[in-house]
Amino acid sequence: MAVTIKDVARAAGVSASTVTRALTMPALVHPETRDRVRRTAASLGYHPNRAARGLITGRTGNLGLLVPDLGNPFFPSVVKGVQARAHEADYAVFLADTDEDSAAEIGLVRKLSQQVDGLLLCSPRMTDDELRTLVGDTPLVLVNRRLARVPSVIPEFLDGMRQAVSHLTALGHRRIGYVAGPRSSWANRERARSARTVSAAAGAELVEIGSVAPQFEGGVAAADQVLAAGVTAVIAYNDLVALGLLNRFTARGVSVPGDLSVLGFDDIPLAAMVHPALTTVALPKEQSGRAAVDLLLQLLADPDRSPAARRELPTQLMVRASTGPAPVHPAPKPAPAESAPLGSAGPP
Amino acid sequence: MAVTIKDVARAAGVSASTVTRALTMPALVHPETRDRVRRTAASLGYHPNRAARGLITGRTGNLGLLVPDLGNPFFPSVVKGVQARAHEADYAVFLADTDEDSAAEIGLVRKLSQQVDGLLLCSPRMTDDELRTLVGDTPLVLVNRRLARVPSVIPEFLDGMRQAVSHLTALGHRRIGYVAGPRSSWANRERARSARTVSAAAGAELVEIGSVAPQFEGGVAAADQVLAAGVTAVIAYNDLVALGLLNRFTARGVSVPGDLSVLGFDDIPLAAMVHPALTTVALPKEQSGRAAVDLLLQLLADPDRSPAARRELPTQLMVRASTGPAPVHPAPKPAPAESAPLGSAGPP
DNA sequence: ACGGAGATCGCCAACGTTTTCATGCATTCT
DNA sequence: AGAATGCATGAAAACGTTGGCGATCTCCGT
Repeated sequence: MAVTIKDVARAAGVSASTVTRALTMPALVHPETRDRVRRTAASLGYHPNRAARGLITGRTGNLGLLVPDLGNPFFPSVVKGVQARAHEADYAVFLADTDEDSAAEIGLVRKLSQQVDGLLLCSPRMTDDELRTLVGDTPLVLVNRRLARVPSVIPEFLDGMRQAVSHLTALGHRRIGYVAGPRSSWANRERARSARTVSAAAGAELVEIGSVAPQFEGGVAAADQVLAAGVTAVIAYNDLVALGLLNRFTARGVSVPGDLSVLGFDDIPLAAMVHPALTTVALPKEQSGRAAVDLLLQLLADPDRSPAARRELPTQLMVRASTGPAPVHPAPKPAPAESAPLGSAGPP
Repeated sequence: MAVTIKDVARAAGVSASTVTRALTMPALVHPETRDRVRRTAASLGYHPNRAARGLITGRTGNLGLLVPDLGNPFFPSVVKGVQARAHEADYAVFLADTDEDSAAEIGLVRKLSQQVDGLLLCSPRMTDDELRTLVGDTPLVLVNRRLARVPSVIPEFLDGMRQAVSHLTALGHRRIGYVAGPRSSWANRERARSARTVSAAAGAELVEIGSVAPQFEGGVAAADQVLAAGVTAVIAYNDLVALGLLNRFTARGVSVPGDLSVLGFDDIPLAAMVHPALTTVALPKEQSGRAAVDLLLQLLADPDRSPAARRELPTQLMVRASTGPAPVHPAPKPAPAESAPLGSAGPP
């Protein structure tokens, strides 16, 4: 059916070995025959069968990428970065969405690991121990997660949080809320820790609120607790949660940023699309994807070097419309909750 | 390194062929040995090498999925559907983002087609002719695009548009705008055509406005034309465009839905998260992904049957807060454009 | 008791490629 | 001039799996 290396060999009047060499080790064949072989290969539309090649070389030319939830706009951005860099390097990428399920995650890793040269685990939900059982099995790079002796790409959370808190304290806020994400999330623990460290240093009081799903609904659910906490500003685990807060605040008639400032994390595209536009700490999403692929490729090229290369990428506070000066009456008295026009929440 | 079929064969005291049969054609081996083989295979952690299998069977067990832009929240939803169904059927999926570039699209199809059993093209940007050159090369299913004699999965655009227009005319709107998407997009042509057909039937006047990028910025750019067109309601090519409209209307002090009703297409998750929540025609996103995989799999199982199976999936109008009764003064006189707090537009 | 059918299983070729290893030949050194 | 080197190429083995073919054995009908 498809054109094989033998077809090319016959057409060019050489052996199969020469065809291979002409295409993958050009220095080893006579320039004249090399060109001839390449021309006939091109004219016949020959592409080496990757399965056959993989069988002998042990390399598939594929990368695997696992993300917890493509529905969270953060991840498609990372995926785009991974895609772009991988295709540049002539790798194809398997994508798997684990639906926030750490058990499924492990299963998928196992299934994918035999078909790829290396894996990228983006914000994996599994525990450190589970993660450790996977390491050594397959070359592997973590994105948005740190684990000793495992290569990873992470944003500078601490600095991002510092920018956020500095921005708020400069605006006069002294009592700041942090709406926590999933307890099992490494990123959440990291952000919470940074928030404590940074706000202590800045002389601001930090109120930690709940632990919610990293989604719009989580923010909606936490909003009333935020209001009850008597803070003048709130930092959300991520942008989706911040949008949930914003939505509920609007419904309850709380003015943002008049009564309360709201700050997110991630800078997903729609952060700039809502009203008021969301002030947020931009994480290097596509860049993380690219950097992770780079790390993985150099790990594949040279397996025993740099047992745990780690890259930290800079973050950037995007000041938009959801943050403003602290109100003069520090503890706003919101109207009692009404069953407000929330809009039917979420897709069917 | 890895455990091969020979290891299992030796450990179980049988030949390699028997191992294969025990695992893939259970009926052909004695129940006792079958169980023994399966147990030893499991205990050794044996998984057949898919490359080797693919070499001989000609099947890879992989599917390819091409999308134009993962940044548009519509596509991650489709991807999720594809993922889920493919994994159920024990297929892995290659994902490629073509960045709205039809040339890259063709190249990627060519590159992927040799590594997959079949391809899913989601809203392909290429022309009909380009598309035709690809068909026959590889089993292929179109999502969100119709082409004669090519299997496809599409939403019932006409009915969706009918629901949208009926909703608006019931609210008293008689002059309705349609903000068009990319001219090269089949989905756009289809929606525009449906809009004309349906509004004519409903006795409403349709004003077609521009042709914009299918993104937030496109909506922002079209908003002022919409206001100038003197319509009381506007249907956008998709939700992102609708959100762009909404944002610019808010900035110009136009009340939605007081002065103007806005209606989108797709029902991306954030349509319900903004304020006012967006009324929109929900397309079966995940379901399209699943249906496309189903179609592709049955095409692979039985190549010569049903040369052009086609599935049309129902749509559903989601009435939220961005549509309301037509204003009594049909042509609102908006305040002149001010340099309003739009929020920095889009990601860096 | 014999032939044949059916069940069960092993042998071996094949898939398309890469990679040693060996070969032929021209060139250069002593 | 003979040997040693280098280059360019071909032959063949190997990668892990599957599937056709045939061998063996059991069982049944006649």
